[in-house]
Amino acid sequence: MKKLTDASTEEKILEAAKQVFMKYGLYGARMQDIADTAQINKALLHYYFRNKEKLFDKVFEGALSKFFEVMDVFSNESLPIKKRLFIYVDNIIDFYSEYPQMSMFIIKEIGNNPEIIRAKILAAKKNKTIRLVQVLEESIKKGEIKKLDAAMFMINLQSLCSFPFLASPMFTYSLKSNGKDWTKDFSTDKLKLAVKTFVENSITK
Amino acid sequence: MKKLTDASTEEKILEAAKQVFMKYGLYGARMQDIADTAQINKALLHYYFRNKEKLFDKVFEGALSKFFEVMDVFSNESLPIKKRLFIYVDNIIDFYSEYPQMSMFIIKEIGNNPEIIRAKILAAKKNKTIRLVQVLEESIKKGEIKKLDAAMFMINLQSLCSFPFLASPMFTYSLKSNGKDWTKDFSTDKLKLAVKTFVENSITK
DNA sequence: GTCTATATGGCGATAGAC
DNA sequence: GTCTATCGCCATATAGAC
Repeated sequence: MKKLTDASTEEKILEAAKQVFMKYGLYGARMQDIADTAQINKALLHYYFRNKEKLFDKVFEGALSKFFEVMDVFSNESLPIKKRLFIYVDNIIDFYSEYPQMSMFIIKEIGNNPEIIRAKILAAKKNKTIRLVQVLEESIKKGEIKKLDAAMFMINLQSLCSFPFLASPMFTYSLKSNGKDWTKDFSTDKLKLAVKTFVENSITK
Repeated sequence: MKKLTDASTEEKILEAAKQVFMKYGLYGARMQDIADTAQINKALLHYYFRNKEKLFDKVFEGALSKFFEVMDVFSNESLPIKKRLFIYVDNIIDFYSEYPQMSMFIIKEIGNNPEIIRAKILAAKKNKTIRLVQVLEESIKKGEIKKLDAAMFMINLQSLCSFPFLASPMFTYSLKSNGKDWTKDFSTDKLKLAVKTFVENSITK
C-alpha cells in the first residue's frame, strides 16, 4: 500500500480508489469512503474524475495494462514451457495480491458490455499478442504436458491463481472453524508453491 | 429456470429473487428488478418477506442446505481418499452447474456478516460434520497425497471446481478471441475430467 | 484547487384504497 | 392479497464561496 500523504491529489485519489473499489466492488464502494481514504474532500473526486464510473475506469485501465504485462511471458519463445508457466504463476499471483478483485471485475464488465471491454483491452495490450492457448496446444502436441485439452489446462491454471483471492473470506472462515488461522498461515508464497505443485504434476518435463 | 406463471406468488418471488440475487449480489440486486422478474408488484415483496435482507436470507438458506448435502461425501470414512475426492468433484460441479453463482454468493455473505452466517451454517448442516481439511491431513500423513499443505490442497480443489462457473463470461470472451467457441466446446463433463486429471496427478494412490 | 452546502435522483419501505 | 402513490434516506453529483 502506497503512502497517501506525500502524493499529488490525483495520485492520492487513484490509490484510494483502487483500495476501496478492490474491497467493495463498483457498486459497494462509496465515494465518501474513497475521499476519507485519500484524506481529501468528496467534491474533489468529482473535480478530478467527473463521476464514479470514470474514476472506476481509470483504476480498471491501470489494472488491465499490468495484467497484459504479466501475460507477456508467454510470448517469450526461448524459454521451456515449464519455466514459462512457473514465471507466469509467480507474476500473476503477485498481480492478484495487488488487485485481488480484478478477475471478478473483468468477468462482470465483460458480461455487461463486452464491446467496450474489447476496446479497452485492445488499447491496453497494444502490440502485445497473447498466445497462452496456442502455446499450451503446442506443448501438449510435443508431449510436454500430459494429455489434456489446452483450453481446460488454461482454465485450471486461471482457477488456481485467481480464485483464492476472490474467496479469501470463505477460506478465512472455514479454516478458522477448523482451528486454523488463515490470515496467519496464508501467504502468496504458499499459494505459488501449491499452484506450481499442481501444475508440475500435470507436466512431463 | 422454473416457470414463474403457474406458481404461487410466494414461490414466484423466491424464484425471481434467486435469479436476480445470483446475478447481481445482495447490494447490486434491485427490488424492482425482482418484482419485474416475478411479474408482480414491488410492494408485494415487502408484504411477503418484510424487507430485502429477509428475502435474501430465504434464498441463501436454500442454497446452503444443498451445499452441505454435497460436502457430506467426506464423512464417509469407508471410501478411499481418491474415490471420495472424485465423487466430490462430480457432485460439486453438478451443484455449481445448477447454481453457478453460489460460491460468490457464499463468499460475499461471509465477508459481510460472518457471525450471522455461522449461525445459518450451523442450522443448515444440522448434525453433519464437514472434515475436508482433517481428511486431507490424514491422507497426506499416510502418504496418499503428495506432500502439500492440506489447507492449500483444499483451496486448489475449490478453485478448480468453482472458478470456471464464475468466470464463464471471461472464458467465452478470451477463447472466442482465439477462434474457439467456448459455449460449444465447454461441458461439465470436460471440466470434471480436467479437475480430476489435476487432482489425480497430485495423489499417489 | 479545495472546501461547505445543497440539489438531484434512486431505491427500500410504508400507507391506505380496493 | 394486490395495487398506486408517496415517504424518507442516503449516495452521487453540483453550485458557488474562498
